[in-house]
Amino acid sequence: MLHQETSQLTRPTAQKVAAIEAAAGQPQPLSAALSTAGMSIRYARNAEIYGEGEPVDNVYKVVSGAVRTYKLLSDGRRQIGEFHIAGDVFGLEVGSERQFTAEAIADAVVLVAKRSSLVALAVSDATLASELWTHTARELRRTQDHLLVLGRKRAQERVATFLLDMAGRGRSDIIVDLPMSRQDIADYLGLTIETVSRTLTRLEDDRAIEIPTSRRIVLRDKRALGHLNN
Amino acid sequence: MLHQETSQLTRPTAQKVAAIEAAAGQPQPLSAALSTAGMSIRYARNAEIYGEGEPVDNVYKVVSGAVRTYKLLSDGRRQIGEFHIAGDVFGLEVGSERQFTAEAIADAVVLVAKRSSLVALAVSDATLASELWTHTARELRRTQDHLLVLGRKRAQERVATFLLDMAGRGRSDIIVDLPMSRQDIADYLGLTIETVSRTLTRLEDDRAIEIPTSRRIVLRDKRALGHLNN
DNA sequence: CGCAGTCTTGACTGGCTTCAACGGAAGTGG
DNA sequence: CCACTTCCGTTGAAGCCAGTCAAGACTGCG
Repeated sequence: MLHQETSQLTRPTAQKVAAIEAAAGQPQPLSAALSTAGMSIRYARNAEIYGEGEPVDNVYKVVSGAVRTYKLLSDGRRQIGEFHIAGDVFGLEVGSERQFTAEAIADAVVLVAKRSSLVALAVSDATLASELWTHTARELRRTQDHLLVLGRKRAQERVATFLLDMAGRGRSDIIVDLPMSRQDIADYLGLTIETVSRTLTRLEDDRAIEIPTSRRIVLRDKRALGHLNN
Repeated sequence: MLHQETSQLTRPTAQKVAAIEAAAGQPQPLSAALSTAGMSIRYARNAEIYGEGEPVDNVYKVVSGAVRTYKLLSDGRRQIGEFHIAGDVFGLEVGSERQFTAEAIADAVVLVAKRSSLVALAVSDATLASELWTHTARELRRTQDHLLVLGRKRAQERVATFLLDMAGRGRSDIIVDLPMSRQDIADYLGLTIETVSRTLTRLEDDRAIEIPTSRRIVLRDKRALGHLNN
């Protein structure tokens, strides 16, 4: 794995902050705290943001670009736990050690705040405290849903679930622009790159999707996909 | 699925409460709150404790017996998310709807408390508040570890991981007494019952474990299992 | 003792992986 | 701006791990 870490620190401008909050729908204590207390850092594609086993210092929010978190087995098999896109908070952990490695998928700008600052703020701000818990709970829910995907779904169902999920997170719910490679998708879905590719082709042949470019998927028949999604 | 729900309500005796706290190692706010505020309920084997989609009212703690939580696909495929044994708190969710169904694996006694009571207590008890968050975070970590198992490990590795995990939770770290059936293990590990059975036989043939009875596994060579665990 | 549920084992199948080759897009340097 | 290189994605062929189907053994309970 290649870690070409070129980072560049800047104070977030008021303009940026406003844009972020607009993107989040409404100003929230956690987002607000990150925007106020945080620095903005830029990571190059494939740069490591933090590594598994490292101490947990910071909490992050994606401003632009995308981030993957993953675990490795000793022989190199990789399981991606989550993809984080613009607006997502990630790296919020309760323990002292990182459970995942986080890397930028594409060039990414993230806001960074010290976890200790957030926790300190939470003492006097009950809303923030509850939001920290809620964020962890939401992450748990997503992970639990993913368990079902990895444990019991077939390749087609996994890909369909993935596409519908991505559609629900992007700006359009029909056109999905994928920031990640086929290999990333494979490692997220517990498949191989070949199976992901073949499955997408198959879904296109079945008129469920269109693939104008490899990184863009148009959901042509969401009902069919939803049926696969169970 | 059979739901023979025979439940019996009783006030927890001081004796019981003390025993539970002793089992937990040390008195903790969450446990204490459950013990104080909670009722004790008995569920028969296979009885449903709560169902997916139901409103979240209660939080539970296993006194004796064991509990499984799971999701179903429309065609009956089942993914077990977690097994809960004596001392475990379960059913603590942040949202309004249950994400899993919970059932007693064997006859089980659980303490029950209203979530609203706990949350109310947490307002004035910062330790409890932090413990609620920590509990969710710990559950998240276990689920993330399980993701790697389901996404990237082979049958042998899955079973080895499972056995080592169970050994770490029981009273003996060598003798594992399984409260659950092979089918439950299969649905937890994303395998079939036949594969679980065959894999256990294989591990016994390889002198890594012994199977004196089908529900008791003796870990004979933890290093070998650990190697499979990666 | 008989029955039902659970577990094991065998034979075969199949879905996904592995191995391999190729085509195309994107980035780089001359 | 084009040739070169590298990365990425697709497709094909073959193999294998786990699933499916089936039968039988074991266990506990009425």
